[in-house]
Amino acid sequence: MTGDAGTERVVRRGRPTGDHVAKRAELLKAAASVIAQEGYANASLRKVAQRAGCTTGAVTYYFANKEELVTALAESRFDTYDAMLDAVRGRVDVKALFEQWLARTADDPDFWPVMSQLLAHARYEPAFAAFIERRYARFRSVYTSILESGQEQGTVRDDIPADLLADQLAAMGDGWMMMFPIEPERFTPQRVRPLVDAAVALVAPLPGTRPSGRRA
Amino acid sequence: MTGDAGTERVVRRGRPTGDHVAKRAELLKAAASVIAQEGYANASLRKVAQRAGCTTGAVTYYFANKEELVTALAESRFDTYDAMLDAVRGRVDVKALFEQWLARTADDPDFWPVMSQLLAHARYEPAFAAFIERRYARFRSVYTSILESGQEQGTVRDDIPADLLADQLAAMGDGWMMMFPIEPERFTPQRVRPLVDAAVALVAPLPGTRPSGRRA
Amino acid sequence: MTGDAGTERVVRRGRPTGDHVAKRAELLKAAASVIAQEGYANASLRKVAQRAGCTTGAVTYYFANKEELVTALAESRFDTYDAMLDAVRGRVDVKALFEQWLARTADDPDFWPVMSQLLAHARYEPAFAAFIERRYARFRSVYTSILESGQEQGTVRDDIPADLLADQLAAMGDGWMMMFPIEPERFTPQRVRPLVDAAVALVAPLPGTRPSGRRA
Amino acid sequence: MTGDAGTERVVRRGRPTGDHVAKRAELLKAAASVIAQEGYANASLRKVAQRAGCTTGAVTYYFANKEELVTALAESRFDTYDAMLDAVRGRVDVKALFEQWLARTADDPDFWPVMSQLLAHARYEPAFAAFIERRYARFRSVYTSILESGQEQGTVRDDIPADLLADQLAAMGDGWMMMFPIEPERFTPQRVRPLVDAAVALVAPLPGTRPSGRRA
DNA sequence: CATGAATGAGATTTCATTCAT
DNA sequence: GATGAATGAAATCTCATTCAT
Repeated sequence: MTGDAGTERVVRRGRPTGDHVAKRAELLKAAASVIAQEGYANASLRKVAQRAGCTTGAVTYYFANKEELVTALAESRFDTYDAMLDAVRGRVDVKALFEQWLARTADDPDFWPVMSQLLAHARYEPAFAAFIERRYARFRSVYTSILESGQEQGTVRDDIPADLLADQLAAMGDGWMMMFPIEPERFTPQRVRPLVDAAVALVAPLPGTRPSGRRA
Repeated sequence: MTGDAGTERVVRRGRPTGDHVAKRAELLKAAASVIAQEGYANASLRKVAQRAGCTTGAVTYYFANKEELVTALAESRFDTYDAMLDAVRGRVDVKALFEQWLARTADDPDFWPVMSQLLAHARYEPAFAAFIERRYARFRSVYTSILESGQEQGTVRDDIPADLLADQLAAMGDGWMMMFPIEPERFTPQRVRPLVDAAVALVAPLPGTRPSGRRA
Repeated sequence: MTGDAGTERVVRRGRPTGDHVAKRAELLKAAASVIAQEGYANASLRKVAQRAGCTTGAVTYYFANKEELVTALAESRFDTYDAMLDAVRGRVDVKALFEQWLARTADDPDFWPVMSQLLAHARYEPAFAAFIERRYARFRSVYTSILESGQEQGTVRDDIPADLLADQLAAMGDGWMMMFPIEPERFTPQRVRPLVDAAVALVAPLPGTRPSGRRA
Repeated sequence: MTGDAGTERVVRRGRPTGDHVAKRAELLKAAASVIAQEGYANASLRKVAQRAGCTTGAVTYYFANKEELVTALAESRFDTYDAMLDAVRGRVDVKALFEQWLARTADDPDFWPVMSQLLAHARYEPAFAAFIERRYARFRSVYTSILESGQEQGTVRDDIPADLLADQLAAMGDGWMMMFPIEPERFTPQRVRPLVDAAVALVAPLPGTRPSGRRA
């Protein structure tokens, strides 16, 4: 979480850290914008500073180094994603899950492009890989529990274990995330709707099977 | 450093019996290895040269610039993938498709990591994006025709149009490709088998439906 | 080498009381000196940095790139030349014009060599050509107006239109500028005086003509 | 002269050196074309080889190094100019002198641009400067003798020593040569004619003076 | 003879980082 | 606390030159 970094810093007496936190958030937004537009490999602290309208000194003042900036960015993104999952966790609804995904795209068109850039580099950023793995495992467990509930209620096919289904759906999401920036025209709302419907159909209960049955 | 290389081996100038094509292939292999190990963002011509045991000058002798090197690499990778698809195109067999995918991994563990790095940067490499789009469309059309044949033969569910199914499977493949380098332990053979089986089950014909029917 | 510089003087990082404008001027001076001594084709940012006693990084901090540096240099030179022309514009005196030219040489022996190098490359520096053309047109118009006034006052021959005379004098100036660095011994003060006198004689009124007459 | 280099080489027994000489001439033509189009500073042996349709090896085979190539180019250009002067040396005709100049432009539009690039760099090419100085002195002496004859015949003003007049005319020629590539639109035939006429007028005998008189 | 592969130095440029002010 | 000047390393690319074939 971004908060951790804040507690590691020297605690400023009395004065609210609001400014500090706000400035960091501002820089993270600039960083996301740069990564989305130019790609991770072409992103630099200079460009982030320029986009945020401040000097390079400011960036390295608020973030010890590039790694910290990128990690903080990833953290904030995963926090957003977490919050999004919380919203659907209670409802046992696969379709709602996908629609949350799409809602993110509408809110912030950079969200998935940035995520995919961060993920692509996760492996090569040591401070990064472990943390992403941990977060990802959580997502999958949320997916799994939603699908499990669905199986119990008979709204999800139960011939495939929920954790494998979760893996499949997560992979599909990752695949879309990856291709969306490359072929945006394949992901217009009217093309996405049938894709979502098809995904829902894939995990729907099989017609001939008894809805009451758990996977044998 | 090129200096180091000089002390390690006899410096050979002049004109060896150069096989232009072979040397290019050698350099592409080195480039793939660097990208797989260090990531696209950290790959440099220097490192490629070092890995290939030559100077950066030699690299730029064979490839006018970095872009050309990377594009040639992408092309060779897509050619490999194409050949792989040709092998399964005739056989109407979804499982074989997945298994080809896995076979690639066994042959050349760098194959999918490199592919995912290239894809992640496709958007930001203008010379690249169009070409990848074209190739990708071909893959999907092969997937689609395999699935269509499967639907005709009753071995693939026909409640979802073949092109949408193809999109789903392609996205799943992309998602795995992306996560494989990050969490390799999730993709051990014993974990992959059930994943493949589950994917095959997802597209299997629905039990209650008449196998003869085409999608209405 | 930057390393040498490091051992010669204390390495100063951080933020000195920098005067941006002054530092740029300093670098421009260094650039002029390098160009005068080594020629445009052999001038490099490295050499400029060395001459200015800083690293190439510092140079590119003050000038985005080589083109910007060279253009700024040309601009400052043309500004100097402009100021010089302003000093003679009011006085209707062809001889004073030439003498200003010589004064520049005495002030700054690099002035004309640098100018000629810049001009020689103007054509091949796109950011440059247009700007030089514009400035040059101004010079010729100043020459023309001086000569026109001279013709009105009867101190300049009026059988040749002032603008053609201006062109001739400008070309002579350019020719001298070009040859001065190549054969400096032909441009010693004692050789230059008769040259100037001869040039003045060339544009002097023709003896037999009525001084009152304008060109017909 | 280019011939000198040919005699320095090992004399090939029996076989005519025509090929060798022709190949060198071909490369010189390519070099001239590259310099005219890209400027001296951007010219490289590679580009020369490319333009000549051969390999870099060929260039360095026919010319020991870059300096030799450039010097040979300058020599051939000055030879051409010499031949041109020979054509007017006999005729005591200032106008013919200028028209030869223009004829060169029509024959080979690159002639003066290349000359000006070579001259601009003469100073910084040690093997070059002395040789250009020598050649230039010859040109001026030809000019001087033409003007002297003109003074004797009363077709050239004799209030200014012929050698100074020659210097002025040479400088004007250099100035035009320098500006021609930069502002070609100022040197269209219809603009050049009045310029030439004006130059002729400048050196014409003064109206009131006795044509018989030599300079006092 | 002539080629063209390869070198090694150097040019331009970018960049994360440092640190005096 | 915050800035921005400056560094130094590295990256891409260009180039004249060398030399085995």
